[in-house]
Amino acid sequence: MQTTLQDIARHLGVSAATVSNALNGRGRVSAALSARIHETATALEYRPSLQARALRTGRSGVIGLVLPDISNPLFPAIAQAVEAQAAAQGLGVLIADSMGDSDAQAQALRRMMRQGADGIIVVPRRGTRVAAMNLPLALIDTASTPGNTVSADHRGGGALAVAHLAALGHRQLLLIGESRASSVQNDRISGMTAALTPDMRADTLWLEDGVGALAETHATALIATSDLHALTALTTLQRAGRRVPHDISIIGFDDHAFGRAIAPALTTVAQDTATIARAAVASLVAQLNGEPTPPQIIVPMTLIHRESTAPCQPGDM
Amino acid sequence: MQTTLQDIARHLGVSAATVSNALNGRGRVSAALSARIHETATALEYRPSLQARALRTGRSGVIGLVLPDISNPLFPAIAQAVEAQAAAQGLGVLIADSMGDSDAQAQALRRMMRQGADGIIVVPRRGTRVAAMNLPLALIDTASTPGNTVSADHRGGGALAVAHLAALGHRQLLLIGESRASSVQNDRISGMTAALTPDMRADTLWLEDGVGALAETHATALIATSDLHALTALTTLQRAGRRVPHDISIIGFDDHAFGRAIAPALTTVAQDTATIARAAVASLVAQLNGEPTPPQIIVPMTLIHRESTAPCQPGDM
DNA sequence: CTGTTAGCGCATTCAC
DNA sequence: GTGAATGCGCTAACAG
Repeated sequence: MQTTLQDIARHLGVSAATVSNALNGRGRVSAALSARIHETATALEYRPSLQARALRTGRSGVIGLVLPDISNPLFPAIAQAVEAQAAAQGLGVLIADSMGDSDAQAQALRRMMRQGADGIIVVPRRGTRVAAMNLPLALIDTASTPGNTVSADHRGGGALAVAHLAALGHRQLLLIGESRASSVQNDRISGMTAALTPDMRADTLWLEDGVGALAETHATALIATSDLHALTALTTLQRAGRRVPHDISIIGFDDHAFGRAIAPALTTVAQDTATIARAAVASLVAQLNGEPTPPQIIVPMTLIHRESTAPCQPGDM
Repeated sequence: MQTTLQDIARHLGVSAATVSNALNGRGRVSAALSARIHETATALEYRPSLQARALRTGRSGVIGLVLPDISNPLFPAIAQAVEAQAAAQGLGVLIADSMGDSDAQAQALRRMMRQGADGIIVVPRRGTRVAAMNLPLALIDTASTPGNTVSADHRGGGALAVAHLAALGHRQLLLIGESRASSVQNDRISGMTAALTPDMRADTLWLEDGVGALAETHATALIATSDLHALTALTTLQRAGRRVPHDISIIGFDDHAFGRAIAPALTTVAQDTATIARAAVASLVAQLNGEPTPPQIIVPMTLIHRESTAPCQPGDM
C-alpha cells in the first residue's frame, strides 16, 4: 500500500492536517516539526495521492487533448509537444480521437470533463464549432477561426514559401490544396497568392477535384499545403521522368518525419509546435487561475530549406 | 455545479446510499423506487463523479499508454487503436512519451501511477526492460521479448513478404534494416531469411552502417523493415532513373499513411493494430479483475498488395 | 503561530 | 427493502 498523510501523522503523533501544511509549505508549522515531517515523509517514500487531492481541490492535474485524427501524420507532432509541455508542468495528458466526427468530438469533450480534466486543448475538426463548456478550453486552429487560442501563421507560411521560390527565380507556380473546406489550407493558399509578385503567376489545384494532369504542369515550382501532397507530387513527377529539383521545385508544409527520409529531402514550411503547445497549455493554466485569458497568439512559421527546391533553370518554361 | 447523489437523495427524500444502490443495480431497492430514482437522475442530468468513485473504489477508469516516440509515424496507429478500444469500454487514456529514453520511460510510468492509472500499456523502447510495478502492465513489443503481452507476428510478416516476392518470380532480394538493436527489425529480417526458398538469395543492408550503394543493387526486389525506409529506397531509386516496380519491386512494413499517397502506392506488410490494442486492453482488464493473465498473443500480419511490387521482368538480373 | 475539525462525492458495511 | 454510519486521502476553514 501507499503511505498516506495519516501514516506520517501517526508516526509522529501529530495530525494529518499538520503534515499537509508542512509538506505544502503553508508555513503554518514550526521549523523543527516541519523538518521532522519532511524527514519521515522521504523516509516513508510518501507520494501524495493526486486523486484524493483532486476530490478535495477540484483540480486533477490532468488536461485533455482532443485531436481530429491521431493517425494523420500532422497531429502526433502537436501531441508530442503538448505532452512534453504538460509533463514539464507536472500535468498529465488525456488523449482522445474525434475521428473527424463532430459528434465524436463533443462526446470526447464530455468524457474528458467527467474523467476530471482541468481543461481541454482541442484541435477542432474542419469547420467544427466547439461548444462552450464550463471548463477552460484552448483551441489550436487558424487565425481566421473565431475562438482560436493559438495557431501557426498559416498565411505567413504561404507567403514564406512563395518568397523562397521568387528568390530562386521561379515565376510560374502550381499551388496544391486538398479540400476547400479546410480553413488551414485556405489560409495557406491565400497567403501564397497574396505574396505573388506582379510578374508571377499561379494556378491552384484542389485534389478533391482529382489529381488532374499534375505530371504535365508547365509550372517550374509547386507548393503543396501538406507534405503528404508534396510527396504525392514528388513521386508522381519522378515516376514520369521529371527530375526534382532540376526540372521542378517542390515545397511542402508541416515538416513531417518522412520529409527527411526521401530523396531529394523535402523543403517545407514548419510549424513551431513547441511554442504553440506552450501557448495552449499556458492559456489553460491562466484560465484555471482565474487570470484573464491571454489574447490570441499567432506563431510564425519557418521555412526549412532542403533539397527539393533549387534555382529556376533557364529553359524550364 | 454538478448534480451529486445527495441532490437526488434530497430531491426524493431518501438517502444517498439508496440512490447509489439503485443506480448501480445492486438490486437492494424496490422496483418502484428504483424507477423514480433513475427518472430524477436523468432529469437532473446526474453524472457520477469518477474522481470520488476512484477514491472510494481505487479504480479510476483511466489507463496509461507509454510510447517511445509519439512523432514516429508507427505509433500513432497504435495510439489510435488503443484509444478507440479504451473509449469503447468507457476508459480514458493518459499518454506519455518516453522520448526513446529509458529513464524518461520509468519516470512516465511513475507519473501515470500517481495520476491514478489503473494499468499501463507500454510500447517499450528498444531493448529496454520495463521494471515491474504493483500495477497491471501490458507490453506491446515482439514475441522474442520476455514479458511481452501481445505483438504482431513480425517473423511471420517477414515470411509473408518473401513469399509474395517468390510468387512473383523474384530470386535476388535486398533486405533493409536500420538498427541491429531493434528486436522488431531483427525478428522481421530473420523471418525473411528463414522463408527464402533454396534458389533465392538475399543481402542485408543496415542503414546505421550508411546508405551504401543502394541505387546500384543487383536485386530485383527489396524489402524494408519499415515503410519509412522503403520510401527512402523508392525515391532514391526513382531519382537514379530506376523504375518501380518495373525495374525493381519494393515492400515496406506497417502501412504508414503516406504509403497510399505515393506513386506507385506502396505494397506493405501491415499490423492488425485493432486486434493488438484489443488484446492489450483486455489483458489490463483481466489483471484488474484478478483473473489470470491471458497468455501471450501473437497477431498475424497481413500483406497489402499495392503497386510497388510486380512480377520479375526477364532480363532484370 | 500551531493544530484540529470538517467534508469533497461516492460505495460499502451494517442495523433497522 | 431501506437508511445511518463510516472512510477513501486530502486540504480549507476554523479554533486553540
